[in-house]
Amino acid sequence: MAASVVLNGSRSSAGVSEATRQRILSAASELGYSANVTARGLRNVRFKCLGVSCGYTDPFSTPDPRDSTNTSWMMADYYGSYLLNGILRAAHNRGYNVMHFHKAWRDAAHSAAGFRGQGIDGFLIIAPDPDSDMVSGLSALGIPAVVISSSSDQHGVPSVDVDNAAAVRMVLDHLLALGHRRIGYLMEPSDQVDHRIRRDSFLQGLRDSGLPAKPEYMVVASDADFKERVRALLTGPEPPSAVFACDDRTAIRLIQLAHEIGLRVPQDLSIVGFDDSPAASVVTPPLTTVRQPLSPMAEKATDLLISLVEEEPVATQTHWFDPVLVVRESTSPPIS
Amino acid sequence: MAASVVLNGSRSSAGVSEATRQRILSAASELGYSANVTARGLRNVRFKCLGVSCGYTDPFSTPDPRDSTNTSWMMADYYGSYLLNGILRAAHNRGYNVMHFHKAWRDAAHSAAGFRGQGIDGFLIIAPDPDSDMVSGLSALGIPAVVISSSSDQHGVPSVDVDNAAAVRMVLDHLLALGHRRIGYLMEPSDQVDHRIRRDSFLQGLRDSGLPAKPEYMVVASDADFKERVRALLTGPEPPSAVFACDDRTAIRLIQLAHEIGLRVPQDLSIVGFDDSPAASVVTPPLTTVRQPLSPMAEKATDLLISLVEEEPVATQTHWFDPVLVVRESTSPPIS
DNA sequence: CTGAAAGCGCTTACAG
DNA sequence: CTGAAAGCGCTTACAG
Repeated sequence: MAASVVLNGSRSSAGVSEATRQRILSAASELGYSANVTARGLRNVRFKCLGVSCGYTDPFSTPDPRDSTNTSWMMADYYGSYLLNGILRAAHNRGYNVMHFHKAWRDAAHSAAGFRGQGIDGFLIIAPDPDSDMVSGLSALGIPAVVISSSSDQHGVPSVDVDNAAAVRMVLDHLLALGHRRIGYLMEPSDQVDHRIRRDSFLQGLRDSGLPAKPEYMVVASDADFKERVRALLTGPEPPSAVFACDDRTAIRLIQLAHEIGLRVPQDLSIVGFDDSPAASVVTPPLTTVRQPLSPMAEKATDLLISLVEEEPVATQTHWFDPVLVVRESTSPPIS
Repeated sequence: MAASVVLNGSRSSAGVSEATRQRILSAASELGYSANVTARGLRNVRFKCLGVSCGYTDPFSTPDPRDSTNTSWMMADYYGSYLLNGILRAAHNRGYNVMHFHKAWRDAAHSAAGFRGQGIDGFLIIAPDPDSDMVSGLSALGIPAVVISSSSDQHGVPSVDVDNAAAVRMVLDHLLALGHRRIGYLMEPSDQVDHRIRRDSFLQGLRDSGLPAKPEYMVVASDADFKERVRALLTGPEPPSAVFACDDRTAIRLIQLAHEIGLRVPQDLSIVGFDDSPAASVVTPPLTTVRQPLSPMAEKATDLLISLVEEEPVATQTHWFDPVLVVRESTSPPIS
C-alpha cells in the first residue's frame, strides 16, 4: 500500500497526499516500525549489505602457529584490521552493513551459486588467489564484486592495489642513496601476486642500478628454517649491508636475530620492512618501512562496490594507491 | 515440495522414497542449487548469521587520533581483532556467518525494532555501555544476545568476561613480591565497567596489603595531558617505583616517556600493562602485562549465542575467563 | 509417499 | 489519490 511508497521515498511518492503521508509517518514512528530487510530482499531490493570474502581457497585452514590470544589468518591480523577499518567506515557512510562471508571456494561451477540469495548485494574479495576463478565466477553470475590488493582487472571487475613496484623502487632508492651496494631480499614462501611483484621489482631495480642480483642475497625463509637461512645470509663471506624484508613481521624477526648474532642495527645491518604495522614504530630500533594505505584502499574499494551495487557508473580498472616510505631508525649508511 | 524436505534433512524426511531422494539430490548438485537464505528467512528459519554490535552509543563517532592507515575504533584495533578472530572461528565451525551491525543505539523504544528482520539470528554485544538499555531492549524483544566483556547477567543474557579483579591481584602480587611498595596506577579517562573494576580492585588490593592508596599515585591522563601528568607523577618528591597501566598502549607510552625523562626501565621504574597486545613483546624492554584470553572468550560467547539461537539450553550467567600474567622485562626489584 | 496450496512481509504494477 | 492483488523463493501443514 501507500505506506511502502512513503517510507521508502520511492519515485512515485508524488502521488500521495500530504495528509496520508503524515498519517503513515507518525504511525510508523509510533509503532517503532522498521522494514523487514529480508522480505524486501525477496523483491529484489537492496539488502544494504556487503560481503567480505578473503580470496583464499580455504580461509580457515591455516593452523594457528602462535598462542591462543593470537591470530591465525588475515582478517584477524593487523592487515585485515586496517582493511576492515576502511571497509566499515565507508560502508557505514553509505548506510551499508558488512558481512563476513569467508566460504571455501572450489570453483565457479560448485561455489558461485552459494554467493547468491545470501542477503548480500556485492562482494569485496581480498587478495584472491590468481589461479582461482572466484572473481570471474561471481562476475559471470552478475554479482557485483571489487577486488582488494590484487590488480586483476581481467574480468571487468574493479580493483584497488598499492603500487608495489613503486614501493620497492622507493626502498631501493633510499638504500642506494645511503650508500648500500650489497642489498639482500628476504621473503616468506608465498604465492601471493603482490609478493611476486615485489620480488621481481627488486631484481629489476637492482639491474636498473647496475648492481648484480646475487642469488645468495635472495632468501626465502619459512617460520621453520628462518634462523638457519638468515644466519647463513648474515654470516656468509660477503654479507649484505642492508636487507629488505617482504613484510614487517619478517623484518622484526630479522632485527631480533641480528641482535642475537651480535650485529648492530642499523650500523652493521640496515633493515627495511613492508606494511608499517603497529609494531614497526615500537621495536628497537624503530623500523624503516613502507606504508600501504590499507584503510584508504579499502574505503575506495567499498565505495566502488556500493556504486556498482547501486548501478552508478564505475571505472572497471585498477585504482592504484601510492605507498609511503616511512624512514625510521633501522636504516643508515653502511659502516664499511 | 519434497525437494525442500530432502535438502534440509528436516525431521519428516523419513517419508520420502530413496529414489526421489536421489533424484532430488543429483538435480540439485547438477544445477548448482543453493537455497535462497532470504526467502527461507521469511519463513522463520535460521539465517545462520550472527550480528556483532559494539555497545557504544555511536560506534563511529570517535575521531581518528592517529594517521590514516591507523584505526580509530574498537573493531579495528587489536582488541577487536582478537575478538573477531574468535568470533569468526566459532561461527565458521557451526556454519554461521558474521555481520557487522554497529548501529547507533538511542534507547530500546527507538532502536530495538531496527534489530529485527535484518537477516540476523542473534547479536554479540561488545562492551555495552552500562547506562544503555541495549541488552535489556533486545532481550525484551526476544532477540538472542550474548554480551562480551561486561559481566552484566542482569537481563538473563549470558556474558563472557575476564576476571579483572583477579588480574589486578596478580599484578599487585607480582610487584609486591619484587619488593615494590610505592605503586602507581595510570589510566585513561574511561567509563567502561572493566576499567572501573580494575581501578577499584587496585585500591582494594593496596588496602589488603596494608599499603596506603596515595591519591597522587592514581593518575588519570588523557592523550592531551599525558606527558604533563605523567611527568608530574614520575618527577614528584616520592615517585612510585612501579606503575600499573590500564592497557598496553598506555604502558608503552609510559616506557617511552620514562626513557625521555632519563629513567631506566625496569631499574628505576617497573611498568606493567594490560592486554598483551602485539606491540608488548616488541617494545624495549618487552612489557610485563596481563593477557586477556580475548579469542577464547569470543569463541565462547559465539558458541553461547549459537546455542541460544538454536534453542539449546544455555547458562545465562557470566562465564569468567582467567587472565594470565606474562612476565617480561619491564619489571624487576626496585633499585632503592 | 507425493504434489498442490498457503503464507512469511514486503514492493510494485494495476484497478478503482 | 488510494486500496486490493500478485508475486519474490522458500517451508510447512494439508490433501490426494
